[in-house]
Amino acid sequence: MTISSQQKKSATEVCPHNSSISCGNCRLGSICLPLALDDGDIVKLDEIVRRGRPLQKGEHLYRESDNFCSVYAVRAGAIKAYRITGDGQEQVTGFYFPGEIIGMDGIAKGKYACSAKALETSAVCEIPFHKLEELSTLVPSMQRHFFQLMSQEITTDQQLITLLSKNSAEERIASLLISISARNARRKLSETHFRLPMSRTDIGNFLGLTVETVSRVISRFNKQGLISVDSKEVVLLDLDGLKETANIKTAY
Amino acid sequence: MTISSQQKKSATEVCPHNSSISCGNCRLGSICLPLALDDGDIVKLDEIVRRGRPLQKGEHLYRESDNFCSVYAVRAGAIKAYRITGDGQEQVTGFYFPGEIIGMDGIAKGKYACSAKALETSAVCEIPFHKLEELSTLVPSMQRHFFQLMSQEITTDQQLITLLSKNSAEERIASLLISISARNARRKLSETHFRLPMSRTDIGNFLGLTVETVSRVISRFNKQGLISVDSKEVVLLDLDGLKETANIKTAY
DNA sequence: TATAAAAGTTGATCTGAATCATTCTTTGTG
DNA sequence: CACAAAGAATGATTCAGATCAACTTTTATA
Repeated sequence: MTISSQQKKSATEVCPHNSSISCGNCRLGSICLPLALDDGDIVKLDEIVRRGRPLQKGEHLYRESDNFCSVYAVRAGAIKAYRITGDGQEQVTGFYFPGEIIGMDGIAKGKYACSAKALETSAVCEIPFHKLEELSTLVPSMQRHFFQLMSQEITTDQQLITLLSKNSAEERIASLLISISARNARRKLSETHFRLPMSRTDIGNFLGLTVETVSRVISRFNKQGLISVDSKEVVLLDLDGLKETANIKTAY
Repeated sequence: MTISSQQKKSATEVCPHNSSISCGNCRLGSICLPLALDDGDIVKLDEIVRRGRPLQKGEHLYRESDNFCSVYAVRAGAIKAYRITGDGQEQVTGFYFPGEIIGMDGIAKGKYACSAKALETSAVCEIPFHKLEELSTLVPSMQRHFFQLMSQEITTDQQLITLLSKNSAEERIASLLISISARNARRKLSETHFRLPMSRTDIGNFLGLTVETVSRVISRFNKQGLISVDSKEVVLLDLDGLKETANIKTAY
């Protein structure tokens, strides 16, 4: 038996309507690329989107310095982006959830600047970039939307810069929890009950903290009644208190 | 006398060929927007670029939450981008030198996410975004180049994230010096002798350090013979040693 | 050119998070 | 199911950089 029952279950969850997936009927349409398009243009988008097989946990979508060909929309699961620093350490640069676009860092140099790895069984829609460029010249709203997506990534990164530069360990971790909560809400999922797809090490790595600090702060939040944690399952018991602890303008 | 002789001098330096500036004859053409265009298309770009009066030191180009209309190419001087955090602190998100584009963070929400302020007498070329969008649908190489510029900003931000997350005060400051040096080289200026247009406070703010730490590290580099500092004038005496101290893959 | 204000330097002390060390828990595999 | 390996929690100690404080230099303005 090479595929466990758990993996089988995940695979079916990942492709719920395998025979008839399209951007037009995707339940993420309202937050993903089709957001900007009218029905006719969604058909054009559908023609260029490729829906590959699911990625197993730990599998790479692409690696740093691979030739850049496509950007990807996460359809299910969670992807982490990371790069290897000069002295061989890993730096997590982002976590990507369904409806979010990954890979735009590759456009500048024609090579991906980060690696992208599945944190759990995931599915992505591949959007070949040269096709997206063509479509963008034909459909101004598509061009506009893609400019906006890239700009959004810039502001998200700048918020992370601020977080790393100015905020304490507690503020950083509270901010991350609020961010995940807000992104769940956007997908019409619970903003208080969710599973963290990434390890404590990944969290620390993303937030510029050690695992030990992450662990300690999460334990403290737990004791203070801000959250309730059971391994990777989290319940945000006091979202307002958490926002106060985060002490930031907006959840990034 | 409201305009000092020094300011007069700066103003003429800033607009050396005031009567006939165009993207076609701009000496920054090889690193700025025209980079992507052939002669015919440069004329089209020229038609949409607006060259305003110079900005005095301390003047704002735009402010956080102003309506987004344009991106700007720095033509002379230096601009800093910053945002105000939830608790009223300033966070410097970038320094922009001639040939670099600022303001792309405003595209996502239709409002600038940062403020932009002149660090010294500066000149910028205003590129109204809706015109740039039109031109991009007509000239695919323009669209491509602008996608690349935004992608470049994303990777630059991610390098800063890594720097803030993983590197010591010495490594951060060495990296900034190397970055400025490399950007000078791109503009055919000295990569070893230059003037820092920003204050020590701005440097610290950008790098997630206090002024005191910046001052101490710069003094230390000076004592070690890596650099020679006289107030804002810097000479990189040992660029290789500095790169070793920076301990990063590439100068960002 | 005088003078106040802003910017920068340097030292002493403190502290939040890193590091080191150990134990406990979860997860995946034969 | 058992057992190894990876992940997570917690305590003790250390340290890089923050904070606080005093002083010097530079810059701007009258």
